[in-house]
Amino acid sequence: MENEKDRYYDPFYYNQHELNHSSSSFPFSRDNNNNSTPISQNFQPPPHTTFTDCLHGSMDYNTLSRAFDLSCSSSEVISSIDDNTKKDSAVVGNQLTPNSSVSSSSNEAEAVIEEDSTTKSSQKDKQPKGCEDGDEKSKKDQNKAKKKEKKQREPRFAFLTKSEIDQLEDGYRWRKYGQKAVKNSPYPRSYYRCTSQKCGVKKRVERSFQDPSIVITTYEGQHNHHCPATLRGSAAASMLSSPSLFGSTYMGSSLPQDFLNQFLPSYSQNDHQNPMFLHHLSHNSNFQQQQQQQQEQQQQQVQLSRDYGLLQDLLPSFPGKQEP
DNA sequence: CGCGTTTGACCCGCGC
DNA sequence: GCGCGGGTCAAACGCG
Repeated sequence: MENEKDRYYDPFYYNQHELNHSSSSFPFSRDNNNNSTPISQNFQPPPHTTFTDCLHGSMDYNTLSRAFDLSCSSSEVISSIDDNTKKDSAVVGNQLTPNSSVSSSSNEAEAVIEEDSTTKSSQKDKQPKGCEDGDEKSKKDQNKAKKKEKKQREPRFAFLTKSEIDQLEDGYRWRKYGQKAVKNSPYPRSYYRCTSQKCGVKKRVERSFQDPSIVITTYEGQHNHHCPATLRGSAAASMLSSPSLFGSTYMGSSLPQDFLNQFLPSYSQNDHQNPMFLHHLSHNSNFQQQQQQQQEQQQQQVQLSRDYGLLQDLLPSFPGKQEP
């Protein structure tokens, strides 16, 4: 019972072909001509992501990279949509039939959703107040001012990650500033803010009540600084080793240069000479073989596609949600 | 002591 | 206007 609208809103409208390459982790190297080529082996998934099925949805990756200037999610992409996609174009790479079902219990996967930049949620997002002096009066004045000028929300991207760990290492440092109970969910939602000064990037972390093994991480804003992980071995290692967004997602496409530059701030053209990078390239000599086995298992286990309703269930506040 | 987390209070937008 | 739910604040607390 598929119609165009359903397709627009279906973030799990995958490219089956790309899925089949999905178990690769960070899949690119770069040649002298600055072309990205898959280097799908040799990366080890982070310890908390036991499965490496990366599914490809679609989105404007430039948009994604701009708004989401971090590389570093440590899990796997199922799919992605963005607001424009929803409105104007069907999810690309959509050769997959949406009728197939996914055995979500058998895989570890992650979806990327770009949320609407002007969701119906409150517009009162403030710059971190921590930087301000706690002057009560000025606070109220500011609130009033903000009331007048409706602040536009930054684009948001939600990552669905199958993980037992809530706080997935993404290379940046976050400070938790709130936690709220989520309606109709036994799992709370946590609010984090990038600890870097003047960086207003926020993220929310919650667990799907439908599938508690899925962690929903929503990023909002754009980092205005480099990923601290580039300066810290372990985190960067985790990032770079992550199958993350760089599994099958981009395997079949020509990944824009600036995408990696922006999305993986720690990854420069010379990164293949970076000691950390090299470390990961050479870290796991058996990984290719393991990966092949994994791939075979995955291809048996994973059947693609969920409908948008599932995503809505997982993300009750997802802005595209349309109440009947 | 600095930094991060916890948690209750508060603010705000929205629907009724 | 009121209630609800999402989001944020900030004091208290914990930890290294």
